[in-house]
Amino acid sequence: MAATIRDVAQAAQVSQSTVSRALSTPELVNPETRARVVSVARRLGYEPNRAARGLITGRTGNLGLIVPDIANPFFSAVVKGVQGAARAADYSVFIADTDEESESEIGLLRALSKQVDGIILCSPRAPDDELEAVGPGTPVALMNRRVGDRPSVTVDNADGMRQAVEHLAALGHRRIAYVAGPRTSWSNSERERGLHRSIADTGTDLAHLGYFPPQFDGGVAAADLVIASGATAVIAYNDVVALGLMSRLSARGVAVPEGMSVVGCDDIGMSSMTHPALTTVAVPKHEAGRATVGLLLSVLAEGGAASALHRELPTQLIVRATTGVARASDRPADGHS
Amino acid sequence: MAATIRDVAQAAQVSQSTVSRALSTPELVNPETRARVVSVARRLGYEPNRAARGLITGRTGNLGLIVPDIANPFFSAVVKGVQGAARAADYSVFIADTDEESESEIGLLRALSKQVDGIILCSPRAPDDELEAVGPGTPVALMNRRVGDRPSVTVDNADGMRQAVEHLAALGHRRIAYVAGPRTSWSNSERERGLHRSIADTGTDLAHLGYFPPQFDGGVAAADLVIASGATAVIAYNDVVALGLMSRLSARGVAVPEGMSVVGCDDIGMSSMTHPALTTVAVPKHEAGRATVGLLLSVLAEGGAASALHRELPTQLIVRATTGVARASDRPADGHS
DNA sequence: ATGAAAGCGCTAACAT
DNA sequence: ATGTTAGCGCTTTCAT
Repeated sequence: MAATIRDVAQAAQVSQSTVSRALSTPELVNPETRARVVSVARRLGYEPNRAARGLITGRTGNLGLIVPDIANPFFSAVVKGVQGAARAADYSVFIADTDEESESEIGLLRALSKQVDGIILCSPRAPDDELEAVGPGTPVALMNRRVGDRPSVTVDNADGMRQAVEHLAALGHRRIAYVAGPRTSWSNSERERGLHRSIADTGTDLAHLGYFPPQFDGGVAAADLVIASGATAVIAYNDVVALGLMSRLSARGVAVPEGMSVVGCDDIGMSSMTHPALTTVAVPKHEAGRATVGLLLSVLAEGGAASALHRELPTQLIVRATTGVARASDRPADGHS
Repeated sequence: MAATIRDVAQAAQVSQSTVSRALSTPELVNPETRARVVSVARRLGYEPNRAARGLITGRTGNLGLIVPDIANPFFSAVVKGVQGAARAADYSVFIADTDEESESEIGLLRALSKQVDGIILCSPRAPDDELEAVGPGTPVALMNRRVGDRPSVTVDNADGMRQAVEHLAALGHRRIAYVAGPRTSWSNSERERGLHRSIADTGTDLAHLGYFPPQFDGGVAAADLVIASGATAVIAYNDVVALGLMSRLSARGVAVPEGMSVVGCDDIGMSSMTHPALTTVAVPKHEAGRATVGLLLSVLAEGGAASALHRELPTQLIVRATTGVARASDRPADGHS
């Protein structure tokens, strides 16, 4: 068995209370005693049992994180951000993957709630009312979704779409297609909202192609509709869909960006590694993870009375090689490699 | 506050022990009493406090998982497997990311050890002796590395290389380059071992190009050496490096597979989405994660006296579009699209 | 500045 | 079949 506080107390010839104090509230204990206790503790390899501590303090030092799919590069980047920020604040994180099943979300939430101080629910798919119904037991912070006035961190999806549309309009595109993601996705609704507004503002035309699974195959399936739509540029719900799109476009003999400009969303790592590299609306994934941890911790600290319960992070269009001026025939020959 | 076992006991007019039994060992309690207790428990939304339970049973119901980089698609796939298997066995999982710093590994291990029943250390970078020195406090299972007789799950990297080399040899390649990963990577050593043997067996020639960071940029940096090596085919430490390789190859005007065949390792999701799709030695990532959980749980169950302490999973070459017959000039014209 | 004692929520003997 | 008691490892009054 590992050393307990009693072992340390005996070896250091003091009471358990003194050991506890020496380690948690050093200023309350005589420097000499403290030094002795600390040295004994380290000699014995003593590490306080956080579960036992949590039992009495009511704080576990753990955070829960629920994501739809850890293997999705978008979420794994978020997880990384959450993990880092949590560790910096001396919290451990429990992770749970719902496998994209919205029904698991609430169940996992309840299961986790007892062993953590707070929970981050990332891009939840469950309907608003279920999310709101979750009891007040454990503080919950939402990321990538806004429901009622639950604390949440989101990104400015609408503005990202604005940047994308203005970029395309500036390149001379007059008709832009959008390959939508899941209907139940909050991000998707936000993107559509921004899209409609920017389309109106720029006087361009939108071809909304319907809802596709947010996977590579979704993009493959959408590509033919994109071509048929008469659009010269397309914005995809996310980068993976954009990749699928480009795959099928290439199979159909449509060159990118000469025959079609393509814009993705999220800026997952792979986007810059493809050929041609993908123009995309970058979402600050690490930052969002970190910010959500920060928000959650502030809620914990203030006992729920936090000042800023919502935070919205900016998105940023990254122009790479998949967007070019409209209509290949109008373009001057490209002089450099 | 959430309901405790006492609240349930009072409301159901029984003792705490009965509540505890009704929930954990139902067969020891009168069916009627049990029914009453269960119904009260659910009415009150009672969920047992696992930390308190763990304090007395010595089992926390938690597993720890330490990985070098969650955002790396290889590891996030492993995490997914671990997560799924753990949940199926009613375990929760703590996750910790070392950010590729080998020094953090031991520290995290110790920090986690108190709150979990067992720990999975994935692709640890720390030297053998440090890994062996870790105390007997908490069972540790290694994945993707073998150290002494610590329980471990590995994949047959050497055989994967054999498959790759034989494939390339069959395509007529006589000189094959290898872009190595980190020197401290166990997988890399295993791959080199398999490589040397297969190279000898097939009578081909190896150009070992040195050690590169296992990132996209590592591949980019290696590409020029590959070209200069006179090899007609190259095997990369992993898929991401292979992608970097292809990027630079293309910039240098070398077509894949016509001018150079490329083989990656791991089969991360992106490999099948690129153009051309990458030939790669697939590693069963989910399966490996699941197997490690299984191994760890069996160690826990048998109190350390598990029978099979090592498990090696097969690798599988997946031939896609980046490998072709040697020398473009020798090839017959390709008749179909 | 330190110790003694109580108790967090739960389970496991030990009664009955 | 159920209740009583003790105690897991720790922190926190309350004394001293």
